[in-house]
Amino acid sequence: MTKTEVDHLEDGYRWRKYGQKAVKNSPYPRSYYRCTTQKCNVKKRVERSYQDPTVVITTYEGQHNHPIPASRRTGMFTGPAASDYNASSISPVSDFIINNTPRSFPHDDLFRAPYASANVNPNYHQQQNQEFHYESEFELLKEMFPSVFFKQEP
DNA sequence: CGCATTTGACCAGCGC
DNA sequence: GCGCTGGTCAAATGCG
Repeated sequence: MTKTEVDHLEDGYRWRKYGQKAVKNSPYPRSYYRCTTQKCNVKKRVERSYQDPTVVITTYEGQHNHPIPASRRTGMFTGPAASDYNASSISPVSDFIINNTPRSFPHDDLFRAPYASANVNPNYHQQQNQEFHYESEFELLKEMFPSVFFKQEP
């Protein structure tokens, strides 16, 4: 879950939109993107929260098996930031997200905001919900910024 | 000209 | 079988 007003948020990868559908729960359409990098067919789904238009829900499917294409935006994770942090540190990621997100982006919203605020699916139990949220957030970050969590040997 | 986006059509799964 | 819903295709269009 990301609090942003822009539909196309820059996460370092290049995406090609291949579809858009209106979903029943939300008045906003849902967009379907694929990673344009050959080799990697990661898909993502971007959907806006049904009552809070400043929140978009991004769902990743698959994982990138290639580094972030550095051509599009320079200076994102260049330099020592990518490989000098160990896997337990989330500071470069959170710093990046906070510094690159328009408007206010409270830390709590990203890492502790319960999915219950978007309770489209009441079937989730609360405890399961929180665990799922935390792990999926971590997985999401790992997929978004693999160079932060994995040292990539040449 | 090359690439990305748009957008309706098409398809598969599911419930009735 | 039919209609609804979510996901994908692909031709047309747009844009740098």
